[in-house]
Amino acid sequence: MFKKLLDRGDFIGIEGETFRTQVGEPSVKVTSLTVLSKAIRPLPAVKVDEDGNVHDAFTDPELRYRQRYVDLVVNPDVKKTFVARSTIIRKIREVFDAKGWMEVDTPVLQSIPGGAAARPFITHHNALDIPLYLRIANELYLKRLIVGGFDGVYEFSRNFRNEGMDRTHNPEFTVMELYVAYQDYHWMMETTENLFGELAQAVHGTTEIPLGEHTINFAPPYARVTMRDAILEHTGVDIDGLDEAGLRQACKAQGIETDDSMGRGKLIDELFGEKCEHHYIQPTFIMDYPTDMSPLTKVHRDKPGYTERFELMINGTEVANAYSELNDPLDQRARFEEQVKLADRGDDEAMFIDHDFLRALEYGMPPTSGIGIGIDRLVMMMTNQTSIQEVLFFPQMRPESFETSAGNADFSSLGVPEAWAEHLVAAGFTTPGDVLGAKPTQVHQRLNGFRKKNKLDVPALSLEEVTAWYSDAESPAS
RNA sequence: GACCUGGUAGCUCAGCUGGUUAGAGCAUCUCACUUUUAAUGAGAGGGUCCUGGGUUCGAGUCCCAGCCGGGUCACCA
Repeated sequence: MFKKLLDRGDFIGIEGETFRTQVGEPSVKVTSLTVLSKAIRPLPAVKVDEDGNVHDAFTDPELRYRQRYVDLVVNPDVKKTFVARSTIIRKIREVFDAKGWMEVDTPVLQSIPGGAAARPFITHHNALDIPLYLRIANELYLKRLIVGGFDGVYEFSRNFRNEGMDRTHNPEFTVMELYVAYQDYHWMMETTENLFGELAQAVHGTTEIPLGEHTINFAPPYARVTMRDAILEHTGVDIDGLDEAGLRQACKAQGIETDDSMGRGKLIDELFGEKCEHHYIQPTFIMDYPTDMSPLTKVHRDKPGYTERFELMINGTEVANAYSELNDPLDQRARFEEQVKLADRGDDEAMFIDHDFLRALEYGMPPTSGIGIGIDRLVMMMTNQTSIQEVLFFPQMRPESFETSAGNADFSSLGVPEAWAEHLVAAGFTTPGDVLGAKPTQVHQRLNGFRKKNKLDVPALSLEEVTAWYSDAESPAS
């Protein structure tokens, strides 16, 4: 009897005594039942049998991402992924707060999009009448706070980059940046591997985590490989002692396309990106990047031409990027000027000069190590996902187009009785066109079914009545 | 941006070399049954075959263009 009035997706409230049925199923002897809310759209009917096989799964990626609410209701594993994401973020805060580092907020709207090399989203501030950029990174602001005397600051930063989208890139994404004074990148490597070990434990209770066909071992310590050794191992090219022309030659020999705007650093980066990166499945620190690829990084203490920088590679993807921060204002100014030269040469990713940031450094910044961790990618690694869309609730999609819905009055043009007009939208007919687009029998059945379920106090419709709407529609339309 | 691939019922999918009225399972509705662990039986309803052109006696199927996904690449240190 209730079954006739209730649908999948309805919310109900019940009162009654709990008991067990003869077969032992916990049950409630219901004495009163209230419909709390009514579903007027059917949920996909996903079923799981006793062997764990899923039948009629809701799997179309487009529908899943556009209607994540349905995905979450119907696919329990999806929910688990997002719970894991939350666990990871909470655990990072826990670990950092325990060390006395402070969570901070810095501007999302910036007049100079600094701290990384990427194409920004541009917007405009009316009152100041200036262009503003959505941040591509928050690095330079956190360093200003180190100048200001905080010894450890971190921020979960939503960054925006106006570039391509693919399995590992979404236009907005989250990076956790941490800066700690009086430390260097060796210390940061230890801090990172220890953190990741703890995160794996927090999510899975173990440090061995499946990822596609591999098992990733997050237990510290991680391998440390210099960029020179990585390239030497996978291409046989020794970048030490090769000048720009030599590197260009080496790239060509490896089948890598180059152009004249590429400087030495860019060429080395191409060699690594094309030939080496994908080999690093287990967590590996790639260390010591060439100076001209790393304009914000301190020069290496005993390797000229290199910087104290590392990236953490997992499953062939960059997950974190860290430095001994460049705190020499004169060197920093010179590096920015190099970037300007690259820009003049045609490199559209070269950094802008941030004069205020230079001024801050001139007041004195202690030696500091900083790291940026790609939270979305980290969550992918820890939840066995290969697409960033699976770890973002609402990944960016091209917008859907909806037909604009009509007011109730519009239905009267069809000759729909006034008492019925208000119910048509609720029954799923948003425009007169929706009604006319359906067959009279279909409309008749759906509306009367809707009336019965919701116990509407309006007269039932006859098929003749509904059919008449169609002929009425023809005369005013012509 | 380039190439590959897909879009058929609420969901998951068939649909051959172009051929009558486009099918199945689940979901929905009706009736029967009173049997819990996806799936009791019988019956019914439900389709802009993504959109628009074209070829053809005839298009879900072939061609062109477009829209929206997915994949690969480019781009993204």
